[in-house]
Amino acid sequence: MKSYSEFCSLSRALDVIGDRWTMLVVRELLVGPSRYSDLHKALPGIATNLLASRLRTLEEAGVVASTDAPAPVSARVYALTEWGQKLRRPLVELARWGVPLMSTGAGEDHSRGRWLAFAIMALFPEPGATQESSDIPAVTARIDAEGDNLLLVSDPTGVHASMTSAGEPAEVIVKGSSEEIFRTLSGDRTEGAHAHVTGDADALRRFFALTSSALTFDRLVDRST
Amino acid sequence: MKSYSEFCSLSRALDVIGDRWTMLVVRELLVGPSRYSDLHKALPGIATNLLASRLRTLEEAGVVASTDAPAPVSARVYALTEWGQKLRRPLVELARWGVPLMSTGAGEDHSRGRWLAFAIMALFPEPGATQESSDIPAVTARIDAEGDNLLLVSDPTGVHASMTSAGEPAEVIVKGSSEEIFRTLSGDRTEGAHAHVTGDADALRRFFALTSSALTFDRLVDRST
DNA sequence: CTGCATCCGCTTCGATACTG
DNA sequence: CAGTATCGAAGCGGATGCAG
Repeated sequence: MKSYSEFCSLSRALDVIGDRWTMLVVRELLVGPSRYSDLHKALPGIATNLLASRLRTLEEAGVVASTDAPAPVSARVYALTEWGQKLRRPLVELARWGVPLMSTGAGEDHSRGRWLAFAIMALFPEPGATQESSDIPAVTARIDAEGDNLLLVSDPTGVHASMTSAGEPAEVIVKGSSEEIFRTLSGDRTEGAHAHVTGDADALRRFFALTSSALTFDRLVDRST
Repeated sequence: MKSYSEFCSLSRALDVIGDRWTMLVVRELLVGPSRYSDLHKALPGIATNLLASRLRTLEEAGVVASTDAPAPVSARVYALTEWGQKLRRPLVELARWGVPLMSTGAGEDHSRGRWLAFAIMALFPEPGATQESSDIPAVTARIDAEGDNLLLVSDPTGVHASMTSAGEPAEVIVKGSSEEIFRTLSGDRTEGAHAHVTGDADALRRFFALTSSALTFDRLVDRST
């Protein structure tokens, strides 16, 4: 992208990550280091030359670093640098702003279970963001969506989600499509199919107290206001 | 821009504001409502048809609203909607991430005094972000740069900056180029010209305590780390 | 003068094909 | 698996025109 050539930190940030696809590449790497082919599968519609170009540019800028994995696997692994990791906050804030746009449902859009990890960061405060003694209940939940498995862990300081393995034990198991799970997590009480949620009574009580709290964060505002 | 067509709130946010120039248009409107020609002057290099197109798209999306000003002035005024105002946090976080990119100085880049308002939001915590009894001193400063006048107001809960008029009284007066003022505000102690700062001894002490605190927020990290 | 629309050369994107 | 090469389509940048 052509530089904006402005002495402004927002412009200069956009000079680095403002290109089409670039922030979504960073989103994928925020979930964890990935190989080229993993990134390509996780970004439906990106042209392969564009992905290569974006990774090269991000690496030159110091946002991404790639390493050749040891002998047996023989693959190049891309990961965020320390500076790149700091993009978590801005991107999560952008995602939080975009939460009202999710209310129209998935429609014909692509869907990935791993994207729910990002949705969870947007729906709830992140660990450390809240002071002690907030009303966030402590609970663990495994989320199974579109073939991906996520582990959600909450405590009074916030909520965290990360990729996990299929059999990971948790107090609550949540299964369904991304759309159903998002509707459940966001505490949506309107019509529409919800995820299938299992667990013992006390764990379920804490889990649904958590989902109800998503609405209290002034995020699901009507865009028309 | 072509939609990413992903069921992800970050993708959907970028479908709305991810186009080239769009976030910079929002940046200008975050400083305050503007007319078309003001926006065009504040965004050096934007093609006039692109600005018109971006404003139209933002209005259709519900981010911007335009109103015809009353009879005498006869001008269309563009302003952010309530939803659009909520972009302040994400864009300031992006600008904060980009602060290390400012250390190379202005060079040949365009410079505007009003952009310093955004830089100040990025350099310091915003009002309400910090708990009481932080070490932020209370001080008011008028910043005169590139023909723009800003009023900086700090108290223990954070720092705020907004456009103001040329003669606005303040405890401290800061004059210089954007680059010099940014260097002064960010507490940069390396070589380079600084802004010209005037005020009484106690006000100056509090002002420089403020600028020193900018360094403590883990923002001016070396990108190579 | 403000607020755009139109035209045109150039760059970037998207899709497919191909290679080490 | 991890990209590069190619080419038509779309978008951008700059200049200009023009209506209210």
